[in-house]
Amino acid sequence: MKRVTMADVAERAGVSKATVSHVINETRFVEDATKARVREAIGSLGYRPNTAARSLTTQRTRIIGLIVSDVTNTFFAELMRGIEDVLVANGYSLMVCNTNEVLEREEYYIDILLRQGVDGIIAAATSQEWDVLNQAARLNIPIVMLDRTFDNAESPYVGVNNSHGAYLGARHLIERGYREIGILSGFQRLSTMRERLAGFELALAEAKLPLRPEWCIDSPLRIDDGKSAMQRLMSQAERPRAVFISNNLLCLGALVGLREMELACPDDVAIVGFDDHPWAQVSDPPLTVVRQPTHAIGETAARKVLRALNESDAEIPSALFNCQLVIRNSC
Amino acid sequence: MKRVTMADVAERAGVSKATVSHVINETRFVEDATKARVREAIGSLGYRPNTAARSLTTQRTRIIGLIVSDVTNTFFAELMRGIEDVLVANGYSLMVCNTNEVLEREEYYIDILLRQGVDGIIAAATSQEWDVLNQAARLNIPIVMLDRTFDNAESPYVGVNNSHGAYLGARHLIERGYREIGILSGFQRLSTMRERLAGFELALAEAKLPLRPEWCIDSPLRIDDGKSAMQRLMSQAERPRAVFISNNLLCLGALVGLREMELACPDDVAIVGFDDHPWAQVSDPPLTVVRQPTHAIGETAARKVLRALNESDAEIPSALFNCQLVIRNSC
DNA sequence: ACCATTGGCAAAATCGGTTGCGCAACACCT
DNA sequence: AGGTGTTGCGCAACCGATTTTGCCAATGGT
Repeated sequence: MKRVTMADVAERAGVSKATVSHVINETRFVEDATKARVREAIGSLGYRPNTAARSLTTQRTRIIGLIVSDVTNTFFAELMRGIEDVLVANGYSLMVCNTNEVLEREEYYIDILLRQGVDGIIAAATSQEWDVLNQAARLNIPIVMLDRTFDNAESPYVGVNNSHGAYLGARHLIERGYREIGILSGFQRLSTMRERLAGFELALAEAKLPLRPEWCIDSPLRIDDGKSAMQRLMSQAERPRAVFISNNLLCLGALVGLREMELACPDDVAIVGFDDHPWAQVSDPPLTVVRQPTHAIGETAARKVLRALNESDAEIPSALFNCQLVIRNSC
Repeated sequence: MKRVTMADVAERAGVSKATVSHVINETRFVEDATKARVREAIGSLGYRPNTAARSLTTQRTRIIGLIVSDVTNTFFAELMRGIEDVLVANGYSLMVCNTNEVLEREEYYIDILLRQGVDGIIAAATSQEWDVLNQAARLNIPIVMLDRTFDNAESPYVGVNNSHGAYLGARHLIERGYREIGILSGFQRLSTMRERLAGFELALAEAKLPLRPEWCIDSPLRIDDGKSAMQRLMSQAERPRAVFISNNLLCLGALVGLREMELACPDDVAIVGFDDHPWAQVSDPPLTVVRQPTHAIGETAARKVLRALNESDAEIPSALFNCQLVIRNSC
């Protein structure tokens, strides 16, 4: 079955390709009668414009690239949904790239996206240098940093006030009377994790509580890492009575680890996690967490790229959302 | 910053565009010296081929479309990762579409994908008529059905042996001594759900246990639906002592519902769910579930589209994986 | 020494759209 | 009647790659 092209439509409608194009895009006036003939031809031939050909001349693909570490993490999946919802409503499509927090993979994907000619990029970047994304910036492709950013980033950023979120979580533990508090602080390469650690430290400092270095455990962000980090923390001679956990996968892993050590939560250790999760309400125990408005964050990020696309000279500001403490029974 | 085109590279290397193209694609012999000059030019100019232009002539985009209901559901996210992993390894990209099980959205997306000129489509379709996907089939675009299929589908299907999986789950309940068993059977529009119900019924029939119609509850597949379905089930005068739940979101919802009614699992009702989930091991209680090999399913589906692409006349067979019963403490 | 191959590359057509330029037909005005 | 606008649309160049065709020079066979 041969593809139907614009020439076929033009011929059937007895007009030129130009007119067909103008009817489709409403880019200049066409008589109603002509318009109707063109539309009829389009319909009966089942014509579908070829996006590749179109973007060759327009230099725009109406595709936005999204870079995240792993959509298997519900947090990113929800961000993605937020983004997708506004993009689709505006006639854009999404190309998703999972980097697994591996730098090479991120660079590889950025290259792919640029070849693909995406109009914009939304990135929860794993790299902490501007170099990688810079390639895109040089090509005048708008970039929005999602969830994380870094010092010399030159693009708007959409995320939450991480330090305040962590502060809320830590203060909650303190208010509940815990004094010996540790933290699974995650991957300090990421701004997000650094900010959360900072907020946590602030809360402790305000309460004049010491942060013992051996109770502050860095690790990658997979479930297994959370498990081993928690077990390392809890197998010390003196162990904390409460732990703040900077990431949802770590938190899940920590729960698994505790279970394996036959330690009870919150009786042996209390927990406050970062990021809510549908399952957190039915876990054992139901988790007290700091929640981010994921869907809204995604929506906002998408709106910002679109805005950068439509008003090319506009200065796009960053957006910081607030976190919310969701109190359940883990402390 | 102007885009670097092939002509720029050709000029700098002192050759024709044709030669540049042939160096890049290795489509004909080029002298080593010439090749080197071209490569140097590509490198120093930072040339990146324009995918749109390329696919205009080749008629291939190296993009595969993926249609699922919602990546926020970890099950689909994992399928997606499996697919992405093999596609990326083969130089393909993925365009993801979330339909929310809404027919119009599915049709809309298929149209988008076809305009985009995707080379193939992997679909966990919500529609149960071949019509929609048929448009793609007519254009000779290979389709692989994922997770679900329907009677007159003309494309290969990759999924699990659902009825056997459900059979395993139900038989496990029976072996544990439960006699009054109900089922949250989900969305009977989907083949997957019908098959699971069938497997469940088979197990009951074998054990000569009756399936009471009022203990078999259909519903959509969101968390809230699971909650209300479970509550409807458990607020009957005579209620089952065990429930098989055909879907992970329903299962989560059911847990929430029980908690709200202050019913204990497994003491008041036992549960076996379908689909495993990282959180299922730390839920209260840890869930006994029928697990699907999600990542492998995704990988297989991707391989099948690629195969259909490369050997255009090959008959691609369907693939059925087996489920595995994961025993924890919910029954 | 001559013709036939072959090797290496350039020229130009092509893919399917978009868009600047300009033409023809008609209305309006003096 | 002739000039001036206006209206509706066609022509053809162009986007950036791929690919067919064909040219020229070098090589090989007799």
